[in-house]
Amino acid sequence: MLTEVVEEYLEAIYKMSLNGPVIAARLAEWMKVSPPTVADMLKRLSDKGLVKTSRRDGVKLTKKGLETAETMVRRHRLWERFLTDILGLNWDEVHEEACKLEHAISSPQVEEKLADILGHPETCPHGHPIPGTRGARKREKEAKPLSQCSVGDEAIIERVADEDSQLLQYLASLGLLPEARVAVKEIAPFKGPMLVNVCGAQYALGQEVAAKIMVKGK
Amino acid sequence: MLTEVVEEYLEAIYKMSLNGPVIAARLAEWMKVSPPTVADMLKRLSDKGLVKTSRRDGVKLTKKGLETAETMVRRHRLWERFLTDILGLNWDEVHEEACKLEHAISSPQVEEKLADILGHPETCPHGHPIPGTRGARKREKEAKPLSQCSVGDEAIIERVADEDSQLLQYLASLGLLPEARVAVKEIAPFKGPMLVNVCGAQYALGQEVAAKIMVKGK
DNA sequence: ACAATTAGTTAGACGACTCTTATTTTAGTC
DNA sequence: GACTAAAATAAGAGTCGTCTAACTAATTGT
Repeated sequence: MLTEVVEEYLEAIYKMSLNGPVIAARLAEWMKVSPPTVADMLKRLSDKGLVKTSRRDGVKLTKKGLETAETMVRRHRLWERFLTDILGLNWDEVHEEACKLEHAISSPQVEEKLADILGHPETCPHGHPIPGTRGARKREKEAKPLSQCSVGDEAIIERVADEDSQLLQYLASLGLLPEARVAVKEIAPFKGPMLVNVCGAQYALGQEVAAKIMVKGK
Repeated sequence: MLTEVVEEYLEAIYKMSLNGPVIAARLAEWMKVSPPTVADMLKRLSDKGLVKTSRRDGVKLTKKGLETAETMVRRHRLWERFLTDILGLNWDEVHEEACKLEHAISSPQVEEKLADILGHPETCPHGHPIPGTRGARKREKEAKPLSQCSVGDEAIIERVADEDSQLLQYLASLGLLPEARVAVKEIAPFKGPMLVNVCGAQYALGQEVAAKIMVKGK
């Protein structure tokens, strides 16, 4: 049996590896722990056959590690849907809650029942694909950050970073939700803000924010 | 912030104290840990102001401890209802699951939303009152075990022990569910089985089993 | 090529929770 | 009052997950 903390690390490695190789120092930042703590944990994860670490490739999930990680991500996102769609929480309140709930499912049967009542959704409320639905991996990798678009580009919001409650409130207030169509009107020089059009209104978005909005090319 | 283990101990103490004074040795059995482990934990619980222990009265929850315990029990039973009523699990499958879920609720708000969608039930699927609904404490204390009934007694099943999955399956197969009316027809001597009538059928129940069925006098 | 940043490692520690084994109290019984 | 059974305590240890401080190795920019 795996501990919750182990599951959290696997999930982190999984998510980080969608953006290139995972190194211990980054993992320490992500998990908000010190480097030696990560080193200890990687040792334990290795011993359990959940990851392989090498100087060259960094941290890689083994098949077993990947399976666990995907299960956790799936459960996390299913719970997020439950919290918004059924309990009626706001999309900025559900991430934290789901972080705990994801570890409290004991069997694939319960997970499936949950998916059943939710109607087998393909994404979480923030637009992230739910592993286990077709094309989840592919969608996860295809989108690009809005910050990388050029003036004149039009795009559809695919998903947004789900961890920062304040950011989510802000995005919702501007209508920057998954499926919304955005058009880049102007980009101020020197990494300045980006003027975008959404739902007929125009807003200036900082690079920071734009980097957290993933879009699919129009 | 309290750990899950601390919450589990408080819950155990709460439930045990409904049947008289709680002593460390019993608590160790209930929690399936060794006596020194319990002693350590009681020390920690005392330090946190959650319990008071004395030679004379055993372990008592403080106001703060009681509040926490009731919250946990309430969440546990709400999740059980969710698991049966909404996810469609069987009543023998939900206790374990709810044991984990109860610790994964971060705020009274989420708890309330859950109660809302469940229609503010008064009991869990096994008939145990949900703290926070009126008269919960009273109902919890009023019922008596079926094993203490006499020949000729008629009674309504109030609740059944919820921890043993096999027992629950067995009870369900006989129709021994909360709200069912039972009549004691015969009690074999020397602590022998009890012949009871339920839904027109007659069954012999061992003392062990009868002790786990709580009834309200007709 | 070398200084400077970044990454990783070693060593020692601590809190939470658990164990076993052994001993001491306490309570109950004859 | 003495003896036994049950309960509690003491002592010592181990795992998991975390820390800080100090040190070494690897990269990288100029």
